[in-house]
Parts: sequence; C-alpha cells; structure tokens
Amino acid sequence: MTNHTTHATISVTVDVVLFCMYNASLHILLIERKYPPFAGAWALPGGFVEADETLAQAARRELFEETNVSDLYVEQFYTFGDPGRDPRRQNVSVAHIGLCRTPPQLATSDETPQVQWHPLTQLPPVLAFDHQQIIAMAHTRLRAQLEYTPIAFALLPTQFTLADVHHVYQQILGESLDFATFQRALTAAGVLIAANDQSQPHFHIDPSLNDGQFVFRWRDARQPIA
Amino acid sequence: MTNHTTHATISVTVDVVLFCMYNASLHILLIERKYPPFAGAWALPGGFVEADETLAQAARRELFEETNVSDLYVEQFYTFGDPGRDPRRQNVSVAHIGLCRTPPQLATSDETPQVQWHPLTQLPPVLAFDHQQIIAMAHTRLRAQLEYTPIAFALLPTQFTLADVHHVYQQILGESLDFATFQRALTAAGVLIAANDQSQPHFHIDPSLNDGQFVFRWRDARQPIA
DNA sequence: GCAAAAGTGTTGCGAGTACACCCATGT
DNA sequence: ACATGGGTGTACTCGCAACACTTTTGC
Repeated sequence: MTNHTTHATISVTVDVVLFCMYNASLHILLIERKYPPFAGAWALPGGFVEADETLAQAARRELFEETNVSDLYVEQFYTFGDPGRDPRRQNVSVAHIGLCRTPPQLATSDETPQVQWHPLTQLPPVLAFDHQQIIAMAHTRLRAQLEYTPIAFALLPTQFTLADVHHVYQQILGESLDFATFQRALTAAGVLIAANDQSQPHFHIDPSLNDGQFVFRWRDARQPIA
Repeated sequence: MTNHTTHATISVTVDVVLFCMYNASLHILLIERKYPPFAGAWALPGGFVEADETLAQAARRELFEETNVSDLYVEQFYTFGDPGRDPRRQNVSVAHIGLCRTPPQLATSDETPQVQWHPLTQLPPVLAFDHQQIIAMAHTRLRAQLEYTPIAFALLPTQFTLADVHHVYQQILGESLDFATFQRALTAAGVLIAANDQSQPHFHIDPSLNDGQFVFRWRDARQPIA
C-alpha cells in the first residue's frame, strides 16, 4: 500500500446468492429491478457497504431488508471488479454465498417490487449486470464446498432425517449417491446427534460444527479451503 | 443493488502475497514501509486500484513497479474489509496470490526503501495492518489449491525435472511425499511433455493448462474451486 | 581414464481401503 | 418411510523396494 497517490473513486457493494431448499429443489433469491440500469431485469439482492460495518454484516443487512431472516449462513466467495460491470460508475462487488434453512417470508416493498425464489435449473434468461456469472460461480463453489465441509446442514432445518441430508447432497451435486455409503460416511463422522423428542429417530447436527471445528468429508475429499 | 442511497466512502486496494522458490525453499515478498501508519514495519506489496483497470491488472501493475516481472500467475483469493483494518480510512483490500518462476531482480526506489524475500517459515514478528492474517490465509489456500490444480507449475521454470516438482510439493505441503507414487500420479495426469533438446529427459508442462482445462489431482482430491 | 556416486525416470508387488451394489433386519 | 447392518467384489491408493540409465564426481 503506497502513499501519496491519487486514486479512482470506486463504490463498494455486496451481492448475495441466497440458496434455499424450496419444494424439494434448490432455489435462489432474485429481485426484479425497478430502476435503470437493467430496469425490469432480475438481479441478486445486495447493496452498498455502509460506514463501520463488516462485509459479511453488509450482506446480512441487505438480505434482512428483503427476507427478514437472520438465521443464515453467509460466506464471501469472490470479488468482482471489472471496469464496466456497472455502467454508471466503477464498482467493486464482494459476492457472498448465503444459505438458509427454510424459505423465509419475503418482504415486498415499494423499493423492490418483486422478490422471488427461482429454481437454479430454470433461471431467467437475462440477468442484470454480471449476475449470471456470479450465480454460476457460486454454484460451482457450493458444489465443491459440499464435499469437504458440513455446509449442507445450513440448508436443512435444525432437525432432519438422513434422507433429508441425502436429498440435499444429490440436489446440489446433481447426481445420485448410494444411500448406504452416504449413511456410513455420515455416521462415521460422528457429528450427528439423535433427537430424543420423538420415537422415530431424527437428528440434530453437532453444535460444535458452528465453530468450524470438524469437517464431514464426503468421498475422501481433502482439506477445507479456508 | 439498491438505488437512491447515500453510502460510505471506501477506498479499494489490492494486496499481493507473492510466492517464489528461493534457495530451494518457499519465500514471499515483503516491503518495508517508509511512512506511517506502521512505518518501519514489513508489509505486503499492493496499492490503490486505478480507474478502468481490472483487480488482477492492478495487482500485476503494483507488483511490476517493485519487481519488474510480468510472467507471473495472479489469482484473487479473499477480500478483507473489516472497519479499522486501516487506521486512516475505511478500506477494502482484495488480496491476491502471486506465483513467479524465478526470483526476479528487485527494484529499490526512494518510495520503497526495502524490498526483500522472506522465508515463509521465518517471517518478521510484526507486520503492518492485518497482513499477518492475509499471509496465513494465502498459504492455506495455496496448500489446498496444490492438491487439485496445476498451480505448482507456476512456481517452476518452464523446463523442470520430476524431482523439481516433487520438491515444490513437499515445500508447500510441509510433508514428505513418496516419490514413486507422486511420479505415477503426475504422469497419469498426462500433462507432462518431454523436452527434446536434451538427452536426459526433462519436461515441459502442457500449454493447454494455461486455459485452465485439466487438473492434476494429487491424492484423489476433488473438484477445482473455480 | 575409470570407477564410484549421485541424479533421473520407471516398474512390480502387497497391504490397506474406498466405493457401489444387493440384501436383510428392526423400528 | 426410517435407520442400521452385513457381505462381496472391483478398483484404486500408497508406501516400499528394485531396476535401468545418464551425468557428475573423485582418485
């Protein structure tokens, strides 16, 4: 970081690709833009980073304004800063992956006329800015993370069956997985805690996972990224 | 991205953790700061993003001003934006990993009195800003990338022996690897091209790797991240 | 000059394991 | 529908060792 130089004025925003299981398939949240540029097109939720807030905080705040959820997993994954990605001004956008457990109630305001879940397999043909690229990259990253982190549990309710986890994994990876092998790997990880409030066994997830301690590795994949 | 809001003025910089093999061990490039804050402390090379340039371009430009190398691999890996990380103003820094093949000639100017290679295992005890954390994260990422991308070849000259690659892998991972197994995995990947200008076989790397097509997977690690 | 040493690349073998597939059992 | 376990066979990983060949080193 050198000193004594003039530099360009660049706006800093956050965008969030919010994933959620909706009708048993993977969806993401999109917002219909009201004003130009790209008026009428679908875009990712996001907005400017404000004074004295973390990037992750900014992502959560912007998301909360449209979905009213606070119990969600947020993780930064890439920063997009190509000149011209925003026709108005030079802009750098820190893109995040968001995961929530249950489809939250969406808040439709005058500012954002349309907020909707879209199945990942059937996105609108045209998206605002470079959001098409951002979504594709988020999906790729999510798929990779799935194999060496317990990230999938952030897409499930706090209590779930093995079949639920199995289903989420299949949805995201886009392939069918042998249930017996999957179940063995999952129980061997030692992260599942049987729920005791029902006769039929269901599970919680080990709360220590929230501290990022252990990782469940599907398919002998290797080290976590960061 | 909502409209019609006032937002904080945030400066955008890039920082680069430049890795290089130097005296057969892994080093990174540090610069001694001349002005406050952190005057006298060692810091990562970097600086402000200028008008109409890509983040990666900014990283390359800043690096070129101090090392005069252009043949290097640059990849963004994380963005640091916590308020207070720069005592002067709110700042967002897009951190990059840089890899170069041979230790380049360093350019000492009046602006940057000291530019030096430091072994990764013996860094200065105190670094400017949050650069300590950035370096740690870069090393973690590099180690992870090593197992499913051909990233290590960016640390080698264009012609090399299998022992060279083996050595680089051991340096970065910090453990010894069985040579025979390593050699099998490497040749099985089908990315090596025998050099024909010498009797003793040495290798080039398949140039198609520059297009990010194939990955060499050491130890059955999984998908590339992006 | 010549033999030993060091460096480079390759192959065989065996123990252990990961994984898919099928099936049986209890709740 | 849910959870668990057994059993089998294929394929593969990994570490150890041996081997062929070249270049360098030392006496």
